[in-house]
Formats: sequence, structure tokens, C-alpha cells
Amino acid sequence: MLSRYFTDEGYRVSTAESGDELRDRMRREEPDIVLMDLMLPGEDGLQLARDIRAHSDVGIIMITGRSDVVDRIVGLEIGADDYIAKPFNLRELHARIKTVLRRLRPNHDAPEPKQAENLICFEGWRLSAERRELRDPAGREVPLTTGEFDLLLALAQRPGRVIDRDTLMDLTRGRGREAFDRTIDAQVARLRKKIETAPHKPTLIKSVRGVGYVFTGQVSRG
Amino acid sequence: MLSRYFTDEGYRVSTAESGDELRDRMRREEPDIVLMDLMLPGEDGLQLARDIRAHSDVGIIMITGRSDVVDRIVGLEIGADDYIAKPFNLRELHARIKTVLRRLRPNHDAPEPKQAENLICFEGWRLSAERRELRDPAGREVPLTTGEFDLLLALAQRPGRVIDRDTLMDLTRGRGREAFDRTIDAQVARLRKKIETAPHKPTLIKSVRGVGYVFTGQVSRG
DNA sequence: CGGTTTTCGTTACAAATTGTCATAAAGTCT
DNA sequence: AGACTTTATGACAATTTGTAACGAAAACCG
Repeated sequence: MLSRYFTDEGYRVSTAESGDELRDRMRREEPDIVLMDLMLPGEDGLQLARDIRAHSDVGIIMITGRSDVVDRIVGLEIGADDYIAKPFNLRELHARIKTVLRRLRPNHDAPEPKQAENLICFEGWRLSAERRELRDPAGREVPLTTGEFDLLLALAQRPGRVIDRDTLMDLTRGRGREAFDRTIDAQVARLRKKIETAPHKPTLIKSVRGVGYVFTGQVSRG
Repeated sequence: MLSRYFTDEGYRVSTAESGDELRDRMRREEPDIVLMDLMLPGEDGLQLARDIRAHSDVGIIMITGRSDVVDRIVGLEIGADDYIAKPFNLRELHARIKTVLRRLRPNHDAPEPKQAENLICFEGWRLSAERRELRDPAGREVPLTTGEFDLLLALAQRPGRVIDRDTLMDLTRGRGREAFDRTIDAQVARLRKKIETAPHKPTLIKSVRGVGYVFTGQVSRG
């Protein structure tokens, strides 16, 4: 079931039935991430995970039946990157996988290397990551709340790239979002009201239906 | 039957009756993609596939009789790029082949490397991939919805090339489309209404009966 | 601490977008 | 021309997004 879902989502998926098979796959296919159930038939999942972590930097996400905090701690302690308890929903698992991948491949997703003064300029506006402030083209400071600032920064650091809501949530708050969460939408609306001249026809932050938002301002750093 | 069909579609097709013959062909002809039935007479299809994958990056699509999820998993697990269960229809197989080819040869089909400003100009219009906006010859912005923009971009990035509906669907939404899906047609109609002066006699996006659509505007990038 | 003020998540409803369907129109073939 | 396919397009329903409003939580402030 998992295999099917993630294949459809565009991932390349392999499965292994045993620790040996897993090790074999790792050598051959060099996966980016390993998803494993703690409860393995006839094998110690924890030991296996510890083992893999000892030999590789691959991302590891543990799945477990018991939702004990103990398990969580133990799981993370041995070096798993994240942990999810059954029953879980696929979207949440997917979100966590994306998060781990993002953390693992900094170049793929990271904000531009922070050089100079960490100043992001677009269409006359200046956003300073250091000072956590935004100035409009006339040089006046536009007061942003913490959440608005984080959101704008997350978007403006990745101009031209569509970012889905889960990722935005993760980027601005750390943890994933619930199923029918409109938090990001609301925050985008508030932010637009402050920085767009015509919030109904936004030019800086555009929506991409079914996905998320993009920052479409012309960015130059300085 | 397959050979006939794909030859007619303009592909170069070779067939092999055995694993040895396949290996031989691979050396001589360096195919882009291998289509193989899991059920081979007197040979282990899985092992053969694994073997090929070990030596080459060729695209592999597995065909199998049983539609078990198990098979699917096993097929993808050994590194096949896609999988299709009998009975399948040719159009679907063709769509999957195109998808795999597209994935494998990024340069053949990918949007131009994003340089400069990623601006596509045609007949006075300017389409900016970065800003996700379109401006008419007079410089006025023409508001496009997400779907319209994605469609126009997909077409305009490949001027003069006929693109079939499956590919368009794949290009604009990621996953394939159902059999009698008029989605693309509807979207094309909506797009034409916004950018063609005479939507009934389109000059920018033309239909190609039995296939799909072409972008026929004179394109220059800048 | 208690009282204020902000901020933000949630909800509800409006607006926009898009898939689907039905029907008309156009194209193809004999 | 007639029969049959394929495409165009308006209408409509389902989905997704925008945004105001409300109240809980957090931050602030003596």
C-alpha cells in the first residue's frame, strides 16, 4: 500500500522483507530515505536501525504500533530522523518524508547560502533576515508579525518556486499541518494585505491551485 | 502486435526472444527503453531485469499477467521505471512509455534551462515563467488562472511541436489522465478565449486532430 | 500576577477555478 | 452527401482559495 502510494507520488520505491534484504538494497540503490517498521518478524528493528545508522547517513523514519513516548525516544535516540505511530495517515507520513529529505539535501531546498547581509530585495522592497524587518520602496518600515515575517522569508528565499502548504508550515513552524488546515491561507491573506498594492490581484505572492504559493517578485540579494 | 504499433508511431523497435538476445541487442542498439514481459518462457524475468538494471540506465517497463500488487512492488523494486498489467490498452502503454522517456532524457523535453529571465515572447506577447504572468502586446497584464498558465507555459516552451493530451496532462498536473477525459480540451478553450483574437480561428494554439495541440506562435526568448 | 493588547488558528461563507457532461460544430472518409 | 469521429464550448457541480470574524493563546506591561 505504501509502495503504491509513493510510487504514484513520483518516488522510486523498493521494499525489503528482511534486514539482509534491506542491507542489500542499500548497497545497490543508495536510497535517500528508509522507512521501517519497528516490529519486524523475527528480528530486532531497533538493532537493525542502529546498524544502518552506523554505516550510512540515509534518512530513517520509524513506524511503530505502540504510540508510547518511550518508543519515540528510543527511536530517535538511535538516530532515526523521525518517527510516526500507527495508525497514521499517508499525507502526514508524506509530509514527514519531505521534511526529512529537505533536511538531508540542504542544497536542494535550502535558502540561498547566507552571505553578505542577508538582505533580500524585490521590486524596491528590502527584507532583512538579520534585523527581521521589511522596508517598502520608500524606505519606510512595514511592521510584520513574527508569523508574517517567517512566511515572507520562507517564500522570498525561494523565488519562482512553488511551495506547498505542508512545506510552508514546516518552514515557518517546524511541524506539519492537520488535514483541513487553512492556517497558511489565512496567513498569506494577512501578509498580502500588507505588501500587495492590490491584494485581490497579487503580484508578489501568487497562489498555485492544488499546490501552494510562489513568490513571484524579482529578487536580488545584497 | 506491439512492435507494429510502435513502429507505426514512429519508434525504432527491436524484439528479442530470449535474455541472451536482449543483452545482445542492448549492446548493439543502445535502446532508450526496454519493454519486457515478466512471464518469460524458461527464464526468470525478474532476474533478467535486475541484471539489465545492474548494467545500464535504460528505461524498463514491465508487463505482467497478474495484476497483483505484489508483482507491482516486485517489478518496481528491481528498478523498473514503470509497470503495466495485462490486459492493458496500447494508448495507456504508450503514455507510460512517453512519461518514462521524458523522465530519462531531461534535455529532450525539459523546459529550456532557466537562464536570464525565463521570458517567452511571441507575437508581441510576453510570458514570464518566474512571475507567472502574461502581458499582451500593449503591455497589459492578462490574468491567467493556475491551470491556464501552466498549460500555456507547457505549450509555449515547445513551439511548433505537437503535444498530445496525455503529455499535456502530465506536464501540467503530474499524473496521467483517464480515458475519455476532455479536461485539456476545456482548458485549451478557456485559454484561447483569453489570448486569441478569434477563438474560433486560433492562430497561437492550434488543434491537431487525433493527437493534441501545437503552439504555433513565433517564439523568441529574452 | 491581573489586565491589555496582539497575534494567530479556526470557522464560515463568498468567490474563483476546474472537471464533467451535454450538445453543437467541424473534420474525415467512403 | 451521409455516417462517423473528434473537437469546441456553454452550463453546472465539485473543489479549492480568499477573507472577515471570533475567540483562545501568547506577549506585553506595569
